[in-house]
Order: sequence, then C-alpha cells, then structure tokens
Amino acid sequence: MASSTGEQLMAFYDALYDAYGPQHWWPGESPTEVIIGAILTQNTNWTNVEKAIVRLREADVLGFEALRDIDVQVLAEHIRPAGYYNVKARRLKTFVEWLWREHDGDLSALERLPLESLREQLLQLKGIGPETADSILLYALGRPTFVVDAYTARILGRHKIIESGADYHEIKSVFENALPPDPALFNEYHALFVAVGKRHCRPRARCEGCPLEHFEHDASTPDA
DNA sequence: GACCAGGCACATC
DNA sequence: GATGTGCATGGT
Repeated sequence: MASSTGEQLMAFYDALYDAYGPQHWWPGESPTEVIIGAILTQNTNWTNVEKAIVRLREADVLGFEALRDIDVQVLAEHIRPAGYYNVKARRLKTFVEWLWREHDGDLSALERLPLESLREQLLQLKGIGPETADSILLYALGRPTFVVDAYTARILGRHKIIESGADYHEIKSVFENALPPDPALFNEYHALFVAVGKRHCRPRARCEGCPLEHFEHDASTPDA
C-alpha cells in the first residue's frame, strides 16, 4: 500500500532539508519589509524585488508611515525595477491605507485577530490574492497558513499528488490536512520548495540531481 | 530574441 | 464559471 500523503510530504521535506538545509526565510529584515516584498514579488524574480527594496531604503521610505504619505507616482518610480510598478505602487498604498483605516497603522493589532478573519480581510484588498495574503500571514505574522506558489503547484503536479488544474485552495489543503499546523514547519517547507523549484522545477528544468528525483515523478508533466 | 520570474484583477464569452 | 489579457523589469 502506498504511503499516506502526510508521510510522502514529510519524506519530501526531509529530503529537501537534508539537501539544502535551513533557508532562513523570509529574506526580509522585518515584518514590514516582508509585507512590502510579498507585494513586490508578485510574478517577479526576487532579484528585481531586491533592487526595488534597496531603492526604497535609500529614499528612506521603506516603512508603512512613509508609504502612506508618499505620492503614488513617486513611489512607482522608486519600485520600477520590480516591474508592474504602477500596479504595485497602488497595491502598496491599498495595504497601508487599510492598515490605518482599520487598525490605526498598528501591525501588532493584527495579532489579536483570528487567522481566518484576518485572511478574509487581506483578501478583500485589491492586489492581495491568496499567495500574497498567505505570505504575509506566515512570514510576516507567524500564522500557521501554508503558502502555495507556482513552484508548489508544479512540483506536486509532477509527483502526481495533485491533478493538473488544481486550484489554490485545493493545493493548500493538501498540506494543511497532512501536516501539523506549525508555522516554523510551513515556513521552512515552502522556502525549500522555492529552493528546489528554482534549481530543478522551472518549466523546462531537468530532474537530474533533484533531491526529489528518486520519488515517483513525471518529468514531462507540463505545469499544473 | 524568446522565455521566465515566489500574481492579481478585470473583461469577455 | 472558465478562459484570456494587461501589467513591466531584468536575468539567462
């Protein structure tokens, strides 16, 4: 009999951790920086996001209060290297405006809210979709919610754990139903998936040398 | 020069 | 409800 999904996911985790070690995610220095990075990295290479964050820091606007007060077009110019800069400037504004409107500009106020209602509030904001919301919840706020991204879908698809076409919530549930709701585990797990994804699970990448290579997979499976 | 990157909203059928 | 399109820079 095949092992349970939970056992399989933990075997993946162990293999990835053995291969790559702790990833020390999120690569941001504060919850504020994590949230800004989560919006800037939407469909964008992280190296481009780093350039934008450096420019925000140099302009002394790498903080919610500064972002609240800055002109949106000036902000867009600062974050230009991250791509989609007009859209993302508006999204950053939307987040900080919500933070002041609903929570007095106080991130720590969010700690008092139940996970699900906070997640719903974030998803109401234009520009905050499921992945960005979960990244904020897990990596900035330490909440036990699993982050699904393009790599996650592709890896699970190739290993036949999900059907191609599975939606975000379906994939998220695979992890949350199979693993204990431990923020440190969810944090490391997703980070390890990005690590292996970048090396071995891009659309045309090779499986050779992948730490998950000896698990059942189909290298020819297109993106899930 | 094409392809890809840690998405999301919106229009259209 | 499913599918297509716009948003944009920078590395390979």
